[in-house]
Amino acid sequence: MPARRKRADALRNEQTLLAAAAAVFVTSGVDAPIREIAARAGVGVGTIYRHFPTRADLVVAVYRHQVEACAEAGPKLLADAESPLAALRQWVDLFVDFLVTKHGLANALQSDGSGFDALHAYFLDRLVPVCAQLLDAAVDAGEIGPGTRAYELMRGIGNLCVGRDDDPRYDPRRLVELLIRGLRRPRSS
Amino acid sequence: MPARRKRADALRNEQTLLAAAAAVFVTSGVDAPIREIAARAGVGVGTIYRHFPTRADLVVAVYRHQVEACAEAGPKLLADAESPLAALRQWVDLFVDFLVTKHGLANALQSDGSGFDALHAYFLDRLVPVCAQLLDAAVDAGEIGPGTRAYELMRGIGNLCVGRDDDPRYDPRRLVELLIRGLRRPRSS
DNA sequence: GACAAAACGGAACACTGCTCCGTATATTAA
DNA sequence: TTAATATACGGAGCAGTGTTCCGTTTTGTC
Repeated sequence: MPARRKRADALRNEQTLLAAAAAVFVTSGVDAPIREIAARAGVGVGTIYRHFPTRADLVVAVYRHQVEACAEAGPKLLADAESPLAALRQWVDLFVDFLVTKHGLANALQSDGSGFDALHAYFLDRLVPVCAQLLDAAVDAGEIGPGTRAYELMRGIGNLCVGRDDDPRYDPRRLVELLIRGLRRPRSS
Repeated sequence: MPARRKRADALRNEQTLLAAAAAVFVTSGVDAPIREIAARAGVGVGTIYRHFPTRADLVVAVYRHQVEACAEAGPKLLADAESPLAALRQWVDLFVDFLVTKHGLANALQSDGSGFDALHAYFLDRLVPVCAQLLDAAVDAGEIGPGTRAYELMRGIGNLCVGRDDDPRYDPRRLVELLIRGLRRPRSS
């Protein structure tokens, strides 16, 4: 049982860091140098690593509430929408929104590199079950064919959102829409 | 008018470098350290930079002939296959083959910052017209709906192939297949 | 063989991520 | 209040990148 509670300056710094990281992420993307975030927060790099051992931990902390909102929207949409497929569409739209507005996040999500495993794991643990529920409902309703798994679909969507976001020739949403259409059960035999 | 022709050792080194780079790319991906390629070729890093000022130049040179093969296969498939859509499928399959076997190349295809612009441009110049031809033929044959552009489709496919290739839960081909299915013209109005 | 142009090699610089430990501070007990 | 101790902090320092620069070596020509 921990008798001592967390020190006040540690708590303060954690908040400062989250704010600084959020600010830097919108400016320079989630790949911004750690030193830049440290400077912005007015702390040493050691402090960042103590609070958030990996970069992914920091990213997760910054975006946790938004991921949570996305996860909670799933069942809600399923209850409210016209059909399971409609709910799935709307949910995917939310997910894409989230990915493209945080620039670089989609890249980080697919990165197989050294330190993003935690981010990967967190997203998946939290969102894959939600996506699976929507998918299953649509299958049960006969709107889409079986065989596609939530993990794969989500990673596919994430991948489609990767890349520079200022290219008018490439709109991730159009391709995601194509992917969803490809999910539909064939009309004729 | 350049009186002198290129020196013999320079030509020799260029070939050595291309071979070394090709070998290293399949081992460590296109992001392999320059020093590793230099060591493999038995030259200094300066020599690499002299022959290929940017990493993209090197990558382009190494994969040029494979891209060429893919480009040439387009019209051939269109002539031989049962239908334009079938040809498109087969061509996309070839394209995916190319992307996944050279792991990391898909990353290069979408990479924004580092300097893959040359590779990007080459890919696009060479392959987009081929893809467009197949796409148009399938539209004309009434097999798929209009509105999808070759550039966007190719980038989408490239993005879907991004990521670690040893994960049984994620098979790029399944998702690409979904994407192609999404292209199809709806059967019933 | 002598000479200049071309090419080479790799040390050196700049910029990353990340660790480590001496110093400073907050909390608690006396 | 003061002393003791756990906790947290800062940033120098290490390791691994890409890239440049220039003294040295090789090549081609006369």
